[in-house]
Amino acid sequence: MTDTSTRPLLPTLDAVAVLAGVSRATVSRVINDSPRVSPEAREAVLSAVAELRYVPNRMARSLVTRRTDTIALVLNEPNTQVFSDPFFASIVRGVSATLADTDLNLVLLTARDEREQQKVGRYARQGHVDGVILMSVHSEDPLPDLLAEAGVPLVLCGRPFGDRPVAFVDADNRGGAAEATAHLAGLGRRRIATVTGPLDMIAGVDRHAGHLEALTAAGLPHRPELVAEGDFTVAGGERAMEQLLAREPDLDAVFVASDPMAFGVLRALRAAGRRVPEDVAVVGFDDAAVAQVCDPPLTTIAQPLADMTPLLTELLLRQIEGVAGPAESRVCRTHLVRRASA
Amino acid sequence: MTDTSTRPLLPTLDAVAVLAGVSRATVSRVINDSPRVSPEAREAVLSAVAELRYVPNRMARSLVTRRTDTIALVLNEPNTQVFSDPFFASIVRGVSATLADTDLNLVLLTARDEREQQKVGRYARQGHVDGVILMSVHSEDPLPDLLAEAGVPLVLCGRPFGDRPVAFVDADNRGGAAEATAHLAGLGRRRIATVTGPLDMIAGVDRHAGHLEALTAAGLPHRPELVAEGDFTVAGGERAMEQLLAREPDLDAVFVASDPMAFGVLRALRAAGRRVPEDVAVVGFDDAAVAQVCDPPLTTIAQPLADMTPLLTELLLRQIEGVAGPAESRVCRTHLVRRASA
DNA sequence: CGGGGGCGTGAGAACGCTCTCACGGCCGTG
DNA sequence: CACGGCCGTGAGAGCGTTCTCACGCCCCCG
Repeated sequence: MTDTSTRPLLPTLDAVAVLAGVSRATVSRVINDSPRVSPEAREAVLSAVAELRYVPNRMARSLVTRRTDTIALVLNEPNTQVFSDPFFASIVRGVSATLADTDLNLVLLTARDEREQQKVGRYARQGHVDGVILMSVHSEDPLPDLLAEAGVPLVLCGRPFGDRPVAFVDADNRGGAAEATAHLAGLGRRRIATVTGPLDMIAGVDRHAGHLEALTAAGLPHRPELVAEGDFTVAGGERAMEQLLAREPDLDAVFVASDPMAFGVLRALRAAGRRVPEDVAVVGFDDAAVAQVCDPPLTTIAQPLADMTPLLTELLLRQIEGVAGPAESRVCRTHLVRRASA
Repeated sequence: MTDTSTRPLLPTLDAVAVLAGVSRATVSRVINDSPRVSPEAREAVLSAVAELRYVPNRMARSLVTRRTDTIALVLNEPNTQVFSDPFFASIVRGVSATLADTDLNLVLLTARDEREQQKVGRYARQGHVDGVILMSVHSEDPLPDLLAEAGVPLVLCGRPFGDRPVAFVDADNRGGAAEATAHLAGLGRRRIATVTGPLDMIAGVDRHAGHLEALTAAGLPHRPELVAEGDFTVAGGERAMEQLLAREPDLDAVFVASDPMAFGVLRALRAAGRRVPEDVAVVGFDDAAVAQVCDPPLTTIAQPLADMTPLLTELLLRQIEGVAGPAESRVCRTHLVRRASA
């Protein structure tokens, strides 16, 4: 049935022990840097390890230690387009860099639909990983509960819906969005539209809330016809902007809840013959690489990724060590980056 | 030392067996869908599994089966920018989709430098995965040898340098590039420049070779001042185009070895006051999403991703099953997509 | 009615590692 | 010189599975 004939038989701890003339226990101690080993024994073991090109079998080790020294970064997002979203890429890079200095491994998992979520849940529950960082949480996402219930240490990247007792790290989406819209109002704009993110994602909801908050603060009305929902993609942003222009040709500013969408918004504005920023001022969100290469360069809200990714891993590691309470969370401050579009 | 106090003790096969009133072996048979189980026993086991919320311990299973039912997709690329490259995203999506129908898990690993490559190598050799798909192979990449030597089934996404006996799947980069340049020559262009990919990556080398081949076929000279090396990024493409314009202001066409670079090329051309395609015709490579949203829409070479990703997984699975020889490879045909830029 | 051949089942040995425990040997102290 | 303590070591018991055997059972055939 199982065909393992093609795989060479790897040397075991036992083989090393025999070659080094010591017991398995001593070899194990050397492998795990235990101090209680004589220099001679250590030397003998190390040369035996080198000679046999021994590599410890992680499965066997995990079976007894109940640790895998692996953590998972789960991207939970049906729209695969989002996979190339620069924000996601930055998080991956940051977490990966933070972990590079440790002896922890990082694996990325994607879950696009219910079935894949179940698969990821199983993967985690079966003990493949010591903990999970979960990104892009939609409102009806079953994964947090699945993992929390299985006792798998978990940190969300992004505030969860409701008041779940779950650790998370998030940017101050609401505050950042409010700053963006306040900036537009400060420029004297009065008909400020918005392209929101998906409203089943908390980042979409919070940024929209911040926008409305700033409108109120500036004494401007909440006009539903100046709100269009996007999906964090270029195409979605373009579509949303076309809708807005059709509904209210006189709008003089737009707060766009992500930079890729803002790129689409700029395209739609150009196609409609509007000048940016003269006719319509635009502010984005994320400060992604695309913000610098679009035309005109995009004024946007920068997320403090440099703070967020280390926090993410730190909180998770503390949970894994059993040091932290389960619901320790952080919100990181954003800031406005002024370029030409507003 | 080891603090596992926070993790609840999970139910074992034994516990299920006791509750169901059968032996461990029978429970195991039910879990693994063995046909040799009576309906009553199966029923008893399944309800016990449900009651205890039993999940098999994958480590224990792997220890004996020597399989993990997990394959790794390794992105081996120092430039993390490339992580958001649409081509990479498409491969991930495709492989992930192909595997969704199986009970195999997919993990993504990134290796940015020598140290991380070693880490990935260790991860694979320690038995965490049954096989590896390796992307973005640079000329001096140690990972293929590391894995091959350890006997880990391996398929490269992209032809390897030299004549290594390693399985791979690749697009016909050379043929595609030749078609692109031939198309430009066919439009009557005579001073055809190129922005290449990194020349330590085989895709960069092959596309450049195809370009030169088509120049020869069209009776055009190989002029070194019409060649600039890019790095597959927007910024790199923009820089390269600026160099080309400085060296040869009269050029009338450019073959760009990737769409993101072509986006940068279009920016540089616009900044220099050149009209596309009237003054300078541009052809890209990849048919990424960006090709449709840039201005003007990009004529480009489409890679047959729909063919490549299933092949990639198929070849790997065959190796894992022990069916395939180690060096079974495929090259997939590309095709020209005509839009406005050429 | 007796013997052979499935079929469902259970006992028990792996798999490769860690970790507890007990045991000699050496030191320092009384 | 006798005794307690520490240090390096090894024997052996798990960790939670799978898998090989061997064993009854029932059915079918002669």
